[in-house]
Amino acid sequence: MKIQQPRRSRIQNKNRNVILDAALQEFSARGFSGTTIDQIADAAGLSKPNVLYYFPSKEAIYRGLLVGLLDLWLAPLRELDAEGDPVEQILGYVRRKLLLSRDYPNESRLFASEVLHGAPHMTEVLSEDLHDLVAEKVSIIAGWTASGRIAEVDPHHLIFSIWALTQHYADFDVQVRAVMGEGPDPYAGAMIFLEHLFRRMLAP
Amino acid sequence: MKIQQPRRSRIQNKNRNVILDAALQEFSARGFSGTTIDQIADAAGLSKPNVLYYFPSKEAIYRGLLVGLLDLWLAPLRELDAEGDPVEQILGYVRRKLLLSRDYPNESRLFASEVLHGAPHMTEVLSEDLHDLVAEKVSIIAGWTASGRIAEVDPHHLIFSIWALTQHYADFDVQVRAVMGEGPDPYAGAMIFLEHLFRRMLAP
DNA sequence: CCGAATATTGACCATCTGGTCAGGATCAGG
DNA sequence: CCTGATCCTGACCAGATGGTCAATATTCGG
Repeated sequence: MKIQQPRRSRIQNKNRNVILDAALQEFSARGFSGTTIDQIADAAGLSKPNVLYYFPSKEAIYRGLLVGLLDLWLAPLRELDAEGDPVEQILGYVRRKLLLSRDYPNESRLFASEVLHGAPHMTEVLSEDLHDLVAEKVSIIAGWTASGRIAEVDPHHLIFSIWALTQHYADFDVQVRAVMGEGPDPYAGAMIFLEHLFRRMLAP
Repeated sequence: MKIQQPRRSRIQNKNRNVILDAALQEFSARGFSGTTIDQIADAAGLSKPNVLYYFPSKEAIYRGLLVGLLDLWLAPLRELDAEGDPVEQILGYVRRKLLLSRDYPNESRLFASEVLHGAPHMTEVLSEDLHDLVAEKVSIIAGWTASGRIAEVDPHHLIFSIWALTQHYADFDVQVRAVMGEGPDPYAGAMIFLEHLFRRMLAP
């Protein structure tokens, strides 16, 4: 059964995307409640009623953003391959996730803000899609620890550590910059640090 | 030179604290913009005008919270002692920070939310107090790596990793619970995991 | 126990904000 | 080039929200 997809004209597609881009910028900077439809409209170069012509409500824009970005967000974990070399697979995941934080910091902050406030718009997604995906990858990692190919670590906490360590640089960007002062891009140093960390931690 | 401290009656002290407690609960759950003075007043068991009798504005409550909690938040890092055993000192810091996340999750989320949205109310605190404190501890750790007492890791990223790994469990609590399902307290497993991680990473 | 200082409140106000609507502009197909 | 569908807008509305104020209640020192 196919879900009814509304036909969209060229102009509709363009403007919907313009709005979503603007909304991402505003929501990620100020949060859901801190953002007004007027701000989104301004950032998108449209009038407020026009924005509401494309989306029925502010909440609809927000939800549209979240679901539209979910695949992007989960893709790096999906690629984790049971057949590959364990350490390289995990390091590859770390690398992909760190690059995602570097290249999509607004998306990172959007999800962070949502989860931080209890994920009121994604509870089902978290406990279904994310839960299942993680469960699948956890069993792969558990296989690796059981066979002694990597050190004995709790797979759940291993995954949490990858999320925490990589997203930190995007989510708490201002803090990182305030502490390190004006200097080179933190991501280069971060990658070196994380490679050292995970190689050491995972060595059998 | 002493800053003029207003004399506070017993009742003032009590109600100011009641308000700050209620505000912490509300702000940490819904963010600054998502929280109304009425919600704070209700949670505090006071009327809205009465809340505004003790604090001149919603923003004043928020700032009062942040500055009041700053010491609590930085205390674990302050205790890091150049004279102690390096690995034990760092592990001690990790432990204290993890317990702080477990016992003060609302405080953690309050700071996380503030930093996430660009720290509009704490920029100077970040780039002065926090920057200086971290700089001091970074030089201690740099001494340890230079003398070969711990592995060569970038001290800044080491501190970031401690922040990220410990605060993750408080800040993204719903996600952690959604992924792990109903089970035992995640903090026990987290402490075991983090001890393994940091011992391995830091071994000379 | 009294009067002054301190607390508390209901009523109120100005502004902001999400959302609506009727009508006008623009576009696409015939 | 005509017509219907799509797109866009100014004006508007209702409710929420931060904050004020005059008046009342309570507390506290003497």
